[in-house]
Amino acid sequence: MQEHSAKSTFSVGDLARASQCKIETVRYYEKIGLMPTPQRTEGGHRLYKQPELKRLIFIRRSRDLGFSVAQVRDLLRFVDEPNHTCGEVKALTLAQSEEVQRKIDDLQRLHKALLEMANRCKGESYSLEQCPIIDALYDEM
Amino acid sequence: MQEHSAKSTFSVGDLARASQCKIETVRYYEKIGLMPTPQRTEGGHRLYKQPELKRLIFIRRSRDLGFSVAQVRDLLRFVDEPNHTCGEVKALTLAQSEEVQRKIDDLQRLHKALLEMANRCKGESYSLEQCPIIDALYDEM
DNA sequence: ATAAAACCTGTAGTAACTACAGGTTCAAGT
DNA sequence: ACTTGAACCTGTAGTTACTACAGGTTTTAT
Repeated sequence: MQEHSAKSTFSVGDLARASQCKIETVRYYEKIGLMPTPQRTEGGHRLYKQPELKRLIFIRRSRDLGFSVAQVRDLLRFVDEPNHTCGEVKALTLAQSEEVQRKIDDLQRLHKALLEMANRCKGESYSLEQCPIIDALYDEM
Repeated sequence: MQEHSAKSTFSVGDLARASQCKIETVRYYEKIGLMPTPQRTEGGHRLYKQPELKRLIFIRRSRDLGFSVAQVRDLLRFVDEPNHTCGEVKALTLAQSEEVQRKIDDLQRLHKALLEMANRCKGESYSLEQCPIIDALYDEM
């Protein structure tokens, strides 16, 4: 065990812990080419350094922000290749935020519909023959 | 071709058109037991009547409202079995609406984060070395 | 030295469809 | 009646983004 100094190499488990994802997911990212093929120990265990750790955290954060794996791949291309502008990244981010706004709008309509349906239900005791939710979904066509 | 009278039997294609889903999806719903195994023509084509059409539309509407297939199965149990109360259906609907609200909240936070990141980007001309979005995701750890 | 934790590969499973290949049947027009 | 093209059939495989094993090896701590 290394003392109080920051570690300079990391196992796949370290990466998983630091990025809040499963070990299998790290390997999966390697398989689909988001993560590089790492060094190995003599026994064959994966061995990472700081840059790979940062890369994995970047991937996870982007995924959490709703970017698809394909979009993360695009973002990583910006990171990996030179000659990209900040404007390109901004465009991707804005497009993403518009899509999120569309999802929000859809869900708000849905939420309204669900509440309206629920409010038409008067109580526990009604039998299903008079259930307005079932009627709304099933009969009004 | 039947005249102006409403049709009394429907092909799988008719059902797909009426419910806005693909033919394959209808067959898929049959396979997983949401739709009943229908009658067949002599040649083996699926032949449906009004109740199956209504059932399929019910399924699609429920799915569009964000119910999972498992939840739709629950709802259909209410339809298929007697002795359920309207209150049970209402509870399922309210639970669903709460989940939708949680999704909305998450997406709104996400949307805010994306816009804030995009706004920090000053323009097209900056090189990636100063891109605040990449920095935010990649470097601040 | 040993035991347990962590790791390895490879495959299969998840949700909810969708797409295809390679064939058969139906309906409309002539 | 015949032909042709649309619609249908079955069955399998692909999609997205992981997750969960099984069955074995390596590392680490005591």
